Amino acid sequence: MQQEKHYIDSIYYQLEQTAKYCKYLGMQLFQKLNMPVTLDEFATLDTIKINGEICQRDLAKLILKDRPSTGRILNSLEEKGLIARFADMKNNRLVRKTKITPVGEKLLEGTTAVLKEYFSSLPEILSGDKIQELKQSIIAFREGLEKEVEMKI
Amino acid sequence: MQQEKHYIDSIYYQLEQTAKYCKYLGMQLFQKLNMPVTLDEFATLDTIKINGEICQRDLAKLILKDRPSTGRILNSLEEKGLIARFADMKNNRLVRKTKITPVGEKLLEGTTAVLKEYFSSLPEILSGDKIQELKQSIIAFREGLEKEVEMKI
DNA sequence: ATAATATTGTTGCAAATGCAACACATTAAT
DNA sequence: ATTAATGTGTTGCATTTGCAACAATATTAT
Repeated sequence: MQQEKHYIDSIYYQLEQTAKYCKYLGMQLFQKLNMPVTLDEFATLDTIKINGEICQRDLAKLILKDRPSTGRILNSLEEKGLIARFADMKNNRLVRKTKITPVGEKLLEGTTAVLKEYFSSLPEILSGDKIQELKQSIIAFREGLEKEVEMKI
Repeated sequence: MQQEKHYIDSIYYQLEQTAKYCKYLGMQLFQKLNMPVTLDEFATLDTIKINGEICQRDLAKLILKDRPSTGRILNSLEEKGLIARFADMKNNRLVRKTKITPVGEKLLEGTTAVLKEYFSSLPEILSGDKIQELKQSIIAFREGLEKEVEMKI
């Protein structure tokens, strides 16, 4: 909403619409390939892999879902044997932490490889340099937004 | 998923997460100011204003919602007197077209002004030039994606 | 010491969402 | 001329989602 006359021309709306395509593309692929996890579960598993042993609420803040939804995703991942939950302390407080299992690691690697191959099979939308630049800008934009938005998670 | 090891570092996931902040920011504002329409309704009204008399399915393709959801939004906008619906022909076929009413125009202008003022009150996240560049890249990326994704609307 | 506040995770319910199926009309196929 | 296929909008339902409330515990205030 800089000099635009219309909200739908703003970067906020354009971002949302573009993200819908991304989500759609990913979910279609996960269904088509009959993946054993959903796209959300996969992203959560990836987040756990990167951030190590992490409590449920901190995870919720990373995947930007509320606590009940995060709990439900973890229930599903646990049932599938991809993560393990254990009690631990954080600031003198009892929390349920989460870590990825060997089975989970295996699935994460395999699925990541499949995704990477699929995306590289798509026609190149923007050049590698352009994509990197775009990604950096988006991350900067997001970090700016984070300061303005109260996410109440 | 170019050279990244992790999906959550990909532009696809980063776009989705950033869009969540945008949506959250907008919805919080609409609630705080007790707007007479929701953010989705506002965006739809804006789309109708720009695209003129348009049938329901074409509108659905623009706002990226399915036909039932689009119909529901239009019902609400119609009840509030912001749009009018009328029967018309398109390719020899009877369709319900939609146009914005004077009341709708007024509300659109007022709300757009409020939004613009609010967004300009935020601390500048990226410079104007950077934002323009980012927006152009996002639109280019989106147009590339559109060719790959079957949206079945 | 008691009460108020804060943190974490879960439960339950209400609202939103998506999707298949339907009704209706038009065009195309055999 | 029937049948099949396509396009449009609506209805109904099942799934998802978000949010408030709760239970349990720890910290802080009065």
